[in-house]
Amino acid sequence: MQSRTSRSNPKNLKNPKKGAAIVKAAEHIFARKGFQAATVADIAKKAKVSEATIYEYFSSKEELLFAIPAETIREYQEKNREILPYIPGAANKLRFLIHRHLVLYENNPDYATVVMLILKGNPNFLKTESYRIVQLSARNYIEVIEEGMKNNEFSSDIDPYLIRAMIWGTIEHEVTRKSLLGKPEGLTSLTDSICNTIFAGISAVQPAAPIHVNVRVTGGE
Amino acid sequence: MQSRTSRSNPKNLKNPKKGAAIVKAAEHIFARKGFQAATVADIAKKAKVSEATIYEYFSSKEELLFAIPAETIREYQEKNREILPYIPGAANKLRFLIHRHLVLYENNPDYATVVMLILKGNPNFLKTESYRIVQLSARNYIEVIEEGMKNNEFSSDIDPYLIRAMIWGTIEHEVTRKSLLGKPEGLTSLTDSICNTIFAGISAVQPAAPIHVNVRVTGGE
Amino acid sequence: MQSRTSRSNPKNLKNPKKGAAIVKAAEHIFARKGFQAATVADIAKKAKVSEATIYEYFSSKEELLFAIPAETIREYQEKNREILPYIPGAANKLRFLIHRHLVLYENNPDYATVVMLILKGNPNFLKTESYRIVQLSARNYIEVIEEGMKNNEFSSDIDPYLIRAMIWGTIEHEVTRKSLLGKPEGLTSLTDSICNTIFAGISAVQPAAPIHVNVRVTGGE
Amino acid sequence: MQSRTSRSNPKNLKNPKKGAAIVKAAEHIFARKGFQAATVADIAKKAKVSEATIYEYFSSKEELLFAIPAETIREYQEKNREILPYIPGAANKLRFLIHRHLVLYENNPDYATVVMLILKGNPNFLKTESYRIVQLSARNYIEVIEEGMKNNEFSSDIDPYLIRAMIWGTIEHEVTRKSLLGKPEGLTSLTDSICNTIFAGISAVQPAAPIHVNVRVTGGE
DNA sequence: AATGAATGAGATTTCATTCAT
DNA sequence: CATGAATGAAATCTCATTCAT
Repeated sequence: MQSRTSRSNPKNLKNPKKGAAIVKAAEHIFARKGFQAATVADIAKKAKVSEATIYEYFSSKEELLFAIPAETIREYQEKNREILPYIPGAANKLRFLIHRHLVLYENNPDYATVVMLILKGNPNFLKTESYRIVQLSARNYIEVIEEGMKNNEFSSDIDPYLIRAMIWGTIEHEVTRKSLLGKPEGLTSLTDSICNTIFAGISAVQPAAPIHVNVRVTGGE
Repeated sequence: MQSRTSRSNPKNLKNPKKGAAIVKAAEHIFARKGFQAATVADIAKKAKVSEATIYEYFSSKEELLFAIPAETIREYQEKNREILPYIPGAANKLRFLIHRHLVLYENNPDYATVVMLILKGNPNFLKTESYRIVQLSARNYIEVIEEGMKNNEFSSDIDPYLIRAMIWGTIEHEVTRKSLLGKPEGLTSLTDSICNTIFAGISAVQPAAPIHVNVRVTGGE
Repeated sequence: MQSRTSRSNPKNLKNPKKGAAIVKAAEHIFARKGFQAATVADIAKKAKVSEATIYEYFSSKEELLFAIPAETIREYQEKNREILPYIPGAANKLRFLIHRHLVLYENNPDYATVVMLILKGNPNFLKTESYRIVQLSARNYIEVIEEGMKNNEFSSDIDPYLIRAMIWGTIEHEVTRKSLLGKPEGLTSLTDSICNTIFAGISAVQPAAPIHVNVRVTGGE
Repeated sequence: MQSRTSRSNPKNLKNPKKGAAIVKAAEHIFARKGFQAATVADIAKKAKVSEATIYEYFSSKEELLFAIPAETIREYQEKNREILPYIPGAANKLRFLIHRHLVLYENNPDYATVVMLILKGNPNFLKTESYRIVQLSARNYIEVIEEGMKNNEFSSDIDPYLIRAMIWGTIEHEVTRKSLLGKPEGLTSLTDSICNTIFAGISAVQPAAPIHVNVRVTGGE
């Protein structure tokens, strides 16, 4: 409704440090209790501020939820865009993206839990600025895959969108499993397996065994 | 000594028809509003029963949520176990499982939405009988993949669990996208693309067309 | 927002007795504490129901406030319309209306306080069904005054709306004073004074003594 | 030992201009939103000061409310006392008071709204210095009416307090109507009608029709 | 003198759930 | 078996107010 000057723009964080602390506390609490079960009081206590202060910084509990990925995802995407050009070859680039993706979640387990168990199921997240960055990040994948198709690293009759869906689906599946069940222990170690499978498929006709040489030399005397 | 059997065991549905109607109504409402925003009153109205009646059949709102997949998943799994033996070859079996998986969600969009957006994020779902059946269904995949490894349809150095994770991840990713964004239009049509990629990988050097060099040097007699 | 069947129509009082008890309690509390300072908890306690029950009957605190005059004003107006035809003469009718008006407030001091100190200042009250009845009641006055103008009981160059405003203003002024200051002790006893003044004015040249005959008999010489 | 004079005595306005601006802003906001719905933040924004500054000038929101009539009512009353002696006749004086009363509200519609819809219903207002001046102003009326009774302009059997109540009630009724409904358009134009009715009543037997018969009988011869 | 920032203190309102009929 | 009615139990969010700078 009508809001005070000081309260009208939650982005105008008076004290960014405090804002970040609140977000961190929220991440922690949400990851453990889920969105509904977590109370603003819980978060306030964890962040060592009053509940009212939280509402000075975020206009609602849901906005606070959506603030969790904002910074993380931005940094992640920026760094990706920065490094990507220096990596030669589409396959290498793809491997890089997958690795970064897994590192992101492995290094931030609370973040991973919040994203996988809470944010992914919230349709309102789609209206979020953070989601827009997720889309940019998805775009990276498409560009890399298309690059690979152009330069003949990848087959030209694949669908980049499906490939990306498979990679993301795999990653999210594993991260979700880890959030819920604690397995697998390490996420980044999946990079190679995922890449290998995506690159080579699972069929037994190994690309490595193509050379059938039957030499029968029947000699002279 | 509980006064009423029905109170103690909500599964002893007095009137299974009505129980099913409630579950169906819940599926509909949960899919549209989400778990929290949906009220028991909403569901009661949709099911044309009183709120109190819902509690005769289900002991809590969450139990009602967990009842949604129960019947569906059981039928699904039973039918899978029934048909699977008649399908020759691991690749064919795998294709069958993926297709069935996608059909399940394509034919039940509300169910799909509830599972993808609500159940997947609820850790309590893991304690559920329905989840146990999900695990059985997952077991199918493993068995089929291992069968393929044994009979040399699939490479012997793959990790069946990772392969399954990739397949499920892909499917869930697409189903979730469809629940949230309405895209892709059809799910079952993904079967072939997924299978092809999983089987053959994406590398340009097709495993099917490697270098077949057949040199037969036949000497003179 | 979306409401349960049982909660959708607050007029469908499940238990009219209880509804009335809540209204009575609200009248009592509002009269003593004012609208804001009164809490729904106060009212619930006084009415011996839970706060939630109040919200089963009335959708908001303000709706509860507006429910206070509803029954009272309706009865009042109905009885007026019923009796009015039996009273001969516009002046008598007017006196009757004024008396009834004062009796209403005198017999219901809490009601009077709520109306004078709370409802009168609430613009939303104007949108209320009760207010519509207030308007009907106001209409009575106009009709009676116009009747008096027609049959020459009242001067034909008065403005019925102003007269009504004067009468209501006077009554409300006195009732408000009584609510705030406890004075005057009795309200109904004002009937005659008000009527007399309205009828005859305050000028010293009494209308009742119009014939001034000055006979001066001056004798001869 | 209070640290700051200004804290202890909010009347010691550091900057009277700013104090007045705050009061004006408050009048504006309160008139539009009502007391509760208006926030100190709203007022601060309108007055272009910070919320904290408002508390430098007024110790509470309610004190700020009560400050609204203070200056206005004082000026009003002083001017009345000043002019009154120069007006000949009680009826003329009364007409003057009524006219001034109406002018006050007509020229200050926000003020009128605040007084009629907010202050009148607030029992705490009675403890206010402003209210004391209102009482003085009321005293004027009594004095004038009693003067009229003494010098036979007014009937000697009227009750001055009732007459004043009628006049004030009428005025307040009309001003309230204007605040709420926007009607009547002009207030001051009511002066004559009110005076006429109060002076002459509404009965058809006009006091203006007395029969002055001067009979002079002159004796014979 | 002025204010940005922080918060204490509640109040309304919502529902899941219970129970008597 | 079904349900109308009642409520316990919170949780979010709002603001007036304070205080350190």
